[in-house]
Amino acid sequence: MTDNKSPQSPKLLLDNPDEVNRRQALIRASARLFRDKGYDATTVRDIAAAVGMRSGSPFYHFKNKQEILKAVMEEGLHQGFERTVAALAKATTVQARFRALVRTQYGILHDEGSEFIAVLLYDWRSLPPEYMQEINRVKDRYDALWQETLRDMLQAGLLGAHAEPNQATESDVKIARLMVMGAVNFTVTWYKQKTQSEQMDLDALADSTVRFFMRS
Amino acid sequence: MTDNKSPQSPKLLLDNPDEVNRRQALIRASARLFRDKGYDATTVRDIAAAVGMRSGSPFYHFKNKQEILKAVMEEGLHQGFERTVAALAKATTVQARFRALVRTQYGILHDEGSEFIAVLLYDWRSLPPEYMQEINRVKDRYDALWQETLRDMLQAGLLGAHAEPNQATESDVKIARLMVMGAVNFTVTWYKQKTQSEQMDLDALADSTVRFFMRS
DNA sequence: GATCAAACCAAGCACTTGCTTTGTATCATA
DNA sequence: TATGATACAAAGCAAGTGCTTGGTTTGATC
Repeated sequence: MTDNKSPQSPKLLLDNPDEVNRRQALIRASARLFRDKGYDATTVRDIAAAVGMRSGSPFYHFKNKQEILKAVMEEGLHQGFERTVAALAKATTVQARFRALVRTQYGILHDEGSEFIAVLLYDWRSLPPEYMQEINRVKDRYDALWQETLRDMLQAGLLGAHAEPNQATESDVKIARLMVMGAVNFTVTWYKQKTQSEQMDLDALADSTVRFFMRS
Repeated sequence: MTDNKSPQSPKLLLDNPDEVNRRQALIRASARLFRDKGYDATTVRDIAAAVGMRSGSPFYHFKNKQEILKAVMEEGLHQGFERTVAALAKATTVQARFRALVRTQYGILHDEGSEFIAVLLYDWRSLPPEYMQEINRVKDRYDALWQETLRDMLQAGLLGAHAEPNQATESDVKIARLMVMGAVNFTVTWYKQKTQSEQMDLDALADSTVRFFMRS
């Protein structure tokens, strides 16, 4: 007996009852565990137990543990990309698009059940190089979304300390993107949301961030 | 035979020959290994081999592996604190002090043989809460160094998009600190220095960063 | 020259890890 | 009713993990 848990009935209790796809359940549970404890500190037994499986069963859905990590990251990048595109579509002015980028990214990082990107930021060292290439290909498209808006911001003299318009080189845009995304992404290390008022707090954080970076 | 390495001569080859203190050698080697592979992915055997020991010997200097991690972080915070204080002492104007903060932090993060703070940023989840408290106490003093200068910057209207002087609340200062330090610290995830021209590149990076955040 | 502490080695223990293999219940389809 | 695919459980293996224990070397001290 390796798993010290009595054989259970085939009825499974899931957070989301209509989540018939067990593979997706494994990805979601893994994302939360990876975010809380880290990839290496999370065992396959932890993952299996989180969705009511035994320790060997996840390997039916994934060929190894690293593919779970890769799947978590891909899921996060795809979700993040679509959420960002959707948010940008609703924004008309450059300022609104910048605010949409920041607010959406905070949601992606800190929303309940959206721990995928945080895992990407924390545990990218655990991903083997072959997988890293695939991830980077998707990540580049993601970064391009920011790059466009930030270029417009810089050229309009709306971002940071750079006041005079039309002087931003492509290198300036890249630095600006790395700085802003760095500041935003780094919140995963210190921002903790209180139980209920989540939406409010992320809104306030986004406001503070925009107010710091953007000229009005 | 657990360690598959033939018994060697007592002569030890160290990077730094005058490093008689073997405990310090363990901390330095661990810092590099932790930074490259992560705390969990680094075995005690890796650490021991890096300084020419066998797998059990590090436990003469540290009671367990987590205390090595804690020692690495403490070493980094103390070194970082003193380097920052020294750099601030040489700067007269507020602008110079801001540049000193940024440039020194880049050195602390990316200099050869200075991987301690990067470990702190990467692997803080692996540190047990009791140890975390001690670390945070030192980290607070570290943050206070930034807080002071950034407050002066905000009040003078020199930082970010906030142009009008004398309107910065303490909450504004805190947000500003978290944003700037976030942007700077996040470089550990993407900045890779090329072999020789290290000093130049970090200088250039610091210049770009200061230019982005500070009004001239 | 005996004593003693510091610093390590040699060997291994107890346990955990990712992963494999075999069997089986369920269900759709022929 | 037979059959194949799906989605697991059960059990365990081989490799590795942090850590311990008892002994050994070395250099300083009396």
